[in-house]
Amino acid sequence: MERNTRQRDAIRQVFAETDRPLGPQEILQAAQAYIPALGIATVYRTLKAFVEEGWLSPVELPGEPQRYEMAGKGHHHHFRCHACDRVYEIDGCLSNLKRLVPQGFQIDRHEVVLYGTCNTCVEMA
Amino acid sequence: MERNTRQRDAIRQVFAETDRPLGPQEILQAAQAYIPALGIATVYRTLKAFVEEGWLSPVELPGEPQRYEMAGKGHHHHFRCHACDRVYEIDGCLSNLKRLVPQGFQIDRHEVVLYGTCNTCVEMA
DNA sequence: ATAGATGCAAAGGGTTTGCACTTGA
DNA sequence: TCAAGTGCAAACCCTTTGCATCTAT
Repeated sequence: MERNTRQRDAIRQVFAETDRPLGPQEILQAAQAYIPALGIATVYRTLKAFVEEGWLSPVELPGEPQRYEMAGKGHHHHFRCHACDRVYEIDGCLSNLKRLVPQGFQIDRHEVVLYGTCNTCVEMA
Repeated sequence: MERNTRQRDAIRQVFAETDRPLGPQEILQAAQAYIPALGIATVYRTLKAFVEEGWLSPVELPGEPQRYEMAGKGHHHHFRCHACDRVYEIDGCLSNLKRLVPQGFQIDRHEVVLYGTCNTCVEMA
């Protein structure tokens, strides 16, 4: 990434306004508030560039399109609400992961995804 | 699922021979040893039917096509070796998941995926 | 006989790419 | 100026679906 364009500013702005992982379509819709003619291809290209630049981190949930969040948040996991489809960040982690793996296995990293209903959707039910 | 066809027998046979989660393409290739003309659409339809029937369970790993394993194994998670790409089953689970989520969130289920090097690949390194 | 299952090919949905036009430096 | 960036549309990949044919019961 070398130039500062209105499109990239708009996408940065969307992440600055929203504190949860976003997918390409969500980003497109939010950023079109600033740049109505913004195209989905630009969103994909910009996301890839931001990840390479280290400003965004990919968030991969099983069986779903990739999402992105601002990098540098430290170790955390995610909660997905299956009522509103939003993904929330969950601070904290589980300690005794190592005891799960068999002898001789080495763990580099882990992912934990919690599924359920978020507080907003619980209240509406 | 109501009929027993050669195609379905072949797919069942593939799972009986292999003790790790398999994806549609892996299943197609392995089952074509028995039914060369087997089509990918039949694989997808049969997998879906086996899941509904309760004979298979889907295994979703972040950022990868869905895999399937034989059902009835009890609660467990998965370990993915990034040297050989195999996925292993990990028995046991983590307690205290509930303490991670904020007030008012309800957890229905969770996924844990461990990434690292399996014992076979550790020895080869 | 006949409804369920199959195979092919076409259609979908999400992501990537080619190319001419636009724009930031 | 002029290469990086953009928008559109076509291309891709994986998965699903329509439909004529086949087959297990």
